[in-house]
Amino acid sequence: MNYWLMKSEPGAFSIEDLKRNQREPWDGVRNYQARNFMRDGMRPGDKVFFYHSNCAVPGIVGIAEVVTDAYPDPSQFDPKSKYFDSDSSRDKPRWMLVDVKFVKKFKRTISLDELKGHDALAGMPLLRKGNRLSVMPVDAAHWKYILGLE
DNA sequence: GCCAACGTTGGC
DNA sequence: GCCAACGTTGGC
Repeated sequence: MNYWLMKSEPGAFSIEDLKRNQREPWDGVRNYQARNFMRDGMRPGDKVFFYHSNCAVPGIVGIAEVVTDAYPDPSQFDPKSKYFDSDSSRDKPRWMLVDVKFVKKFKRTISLDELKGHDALAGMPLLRKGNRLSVMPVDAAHWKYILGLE
């Protein structure tokens, strides 16, 4: 089993939204590296840190679980969607997604600022300067360590 | 709102 | 294939 971190802007889709819906297709990823992680790396049962970005206190707010293998993101075929991609086709879909389900919301946000303060977490892709990936792997050791911070 | 960092596009 | 221009992400 692998561990991951996925970013979402809480104004668009928050951990509360996932808690309410229980399950959600993680649509709208339009970055090849992030897509490859979902397509090639993720398997049902993998665990995911849910990260809030672009907000007052960016950080990890809870846990989700991957519940499907990757499949084509339907929004790329929908001309009305802001994620529509006219260069993609149903024969050769360009963008993939997985469904995730709610596992838990942390009692508090483990903020980006706090994560930066732990030497044990140095080297996390999340903490690399200028990192903009919205889907990235998390080491098992880092996963465990962060769980201990809650 | 600013801006650094990064990815993508397109002219050549 | 290079690289400048442009658009986006996301912390601050």
